[in-house]
Amino acid sequence: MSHDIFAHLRGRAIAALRLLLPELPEEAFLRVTMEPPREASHGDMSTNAALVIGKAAKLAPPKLAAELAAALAALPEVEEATPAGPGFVNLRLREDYLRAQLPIVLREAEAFGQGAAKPGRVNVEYVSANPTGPMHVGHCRGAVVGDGLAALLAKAGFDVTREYYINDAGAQVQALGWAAYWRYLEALPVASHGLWAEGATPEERKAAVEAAYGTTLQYGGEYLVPVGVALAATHGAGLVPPDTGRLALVRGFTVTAMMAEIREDLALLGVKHDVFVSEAELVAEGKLEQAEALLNSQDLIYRGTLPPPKGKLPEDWEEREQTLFRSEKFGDDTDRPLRKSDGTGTYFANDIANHLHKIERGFDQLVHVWGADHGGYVKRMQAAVAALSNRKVSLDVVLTQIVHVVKDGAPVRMSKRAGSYITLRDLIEEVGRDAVRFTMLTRKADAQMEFDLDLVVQQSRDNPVFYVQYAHARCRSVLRAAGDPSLENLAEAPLDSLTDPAELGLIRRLAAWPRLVEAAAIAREPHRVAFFLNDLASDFHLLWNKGKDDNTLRFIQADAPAATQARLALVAATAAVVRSGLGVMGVTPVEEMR
RNA sequence: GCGCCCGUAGCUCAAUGGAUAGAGCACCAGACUACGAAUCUGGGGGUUGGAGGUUCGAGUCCUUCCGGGCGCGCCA
Repeated sequence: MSHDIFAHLRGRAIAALRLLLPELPEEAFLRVTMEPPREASHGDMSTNAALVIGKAAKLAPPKLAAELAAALAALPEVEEATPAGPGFVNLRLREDYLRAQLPIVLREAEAFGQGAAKPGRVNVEYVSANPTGPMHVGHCRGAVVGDGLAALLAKAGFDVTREYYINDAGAQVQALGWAAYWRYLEALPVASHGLWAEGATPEERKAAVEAAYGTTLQYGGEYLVPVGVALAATHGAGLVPPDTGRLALVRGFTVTAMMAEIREDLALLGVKHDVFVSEAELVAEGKLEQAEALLNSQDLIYRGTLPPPKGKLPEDWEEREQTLFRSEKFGDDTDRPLRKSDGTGTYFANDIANHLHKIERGFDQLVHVWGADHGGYVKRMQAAVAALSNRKVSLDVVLTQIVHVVKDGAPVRMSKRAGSYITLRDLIEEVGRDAVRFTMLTRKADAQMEFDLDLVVQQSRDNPVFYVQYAHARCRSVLRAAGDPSLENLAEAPLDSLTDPAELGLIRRLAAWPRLVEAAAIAREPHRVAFFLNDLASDFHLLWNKGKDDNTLRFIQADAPAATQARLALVAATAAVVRSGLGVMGVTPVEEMR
């Protein structure tokens, strides 16, 4: 694991407090933090220790802060420790200690920031788009956030499994099957089914299928045409007329084809999953009944009726008896139906089966990335996971808000009906995978975001993708000019010459990376990585520009080889941390800008 | 009607319960015979939607009101 200077000095502070207050119980130290102060003039880091344990220790915080400061000032890492404000202790680190972080970064390179292995296993489920068509922009954000979050958790030291739940059961897939069957019929010679006359219009053909089989065709997507053609090529007219078995075959074939497309889309986006779990397979295996039995054994299931929604009643409301799960006992607002009034399972029930499947495979923490329209679904699922795992397994849900795509200052409509549906492929083609991924991570997931197609390809300060890539390219440019020294050699370089505030500031930023990984992972906020990289790039560009004003700050000094080595070490470490961060985001660092 | 999410500078957005709420854009004023100025420096801009509360300390937690988004049995 990487050295985290904040965690390290927090440990030092707690050790000092134990000496000062030997009778204090361990729990008293839990709330002690060591973090960078907002105000840079307060020093490199600051601890609230005297404030949070003053009460337990029966000591006035300012007095305790003074004692702690005296103890910390004696540490080899610390230049100065001063009590401040209501009871903070501010630390200024010794420059030697800061500079000593560079060899650590250089030896670990892209692995720098890796957290210590954490106990337990985490399952991150994301995308889980219905296999009813190609991925669109809405799915894309969830995919990128989920993939970034999974990478972030792994970086922080968690054992992560990335999972995709294929919603291949239920009414939508039924409808998909019919639509594919329609396209199949169209791919056959008319004589093989005789549903319409030769030369019938698309509308007439669609109406003929609906009339002949008493169905409503919801999916009319052009993307199903090749599926129909493939079915016709394989089976000829052998699937006419439709029956239960033939439709199941068509459905299976279509879902497989759609999943192949989705996998291609995911590959284009660079989004990876370790496991694909099929809802239909879970149902077929009887996982639903198993989950139901488990809940029933705890008396969490009953037959009953739900109260009607408050306010205006739906037109067709009538009271029906259903199989209900007592989710209210686990903090939900009401109990929830497991089975519809006709006895078939609800989506919720299938999803309970899905979660039982996860729990059985030994995961301790479940994380989901869902669209914001599933917000109302979170509590009941958490209730179900608590019930199934005897409250041992946690479920966190990260909700991603809508993405508004903007081009030339005007919103781009994404409605399927309007026909101007933006697929993920369109988007990647337009701006590139890296820009898509980076941009999708520059906002908190639960904030709506605007995706400006013009901005993300713009080469300027306003575009964080470019700005960060440019910093890396500049690093590489310097290192190339210096003959690409090895990281091993640079890690041995004497660093005493790094004394400029901009140089030390950059080192401080690099050293903060492990702490950022840890904090962002716990908060499930991968966007923090993007903000960190933007700040890091800013620190580097600043230093670069200082070298323009002051020649002695340029990285390569022809007459000072030792200073040059030190600066190259700094530049190489910067490049390594940028790569480490971009690695979490799944963005490729570039060697040069074009 | 009920539930969930959100409300921070003119705009887009940050801020594990920490000290004087920060960046970028826009606006104004500056810096290159380049290790790529596609960058950088400085400046003005705020009652964190309103009001209470908890806390040594609140943009952050609780209550309530206002405003926006999403959802609300037999869709997934």
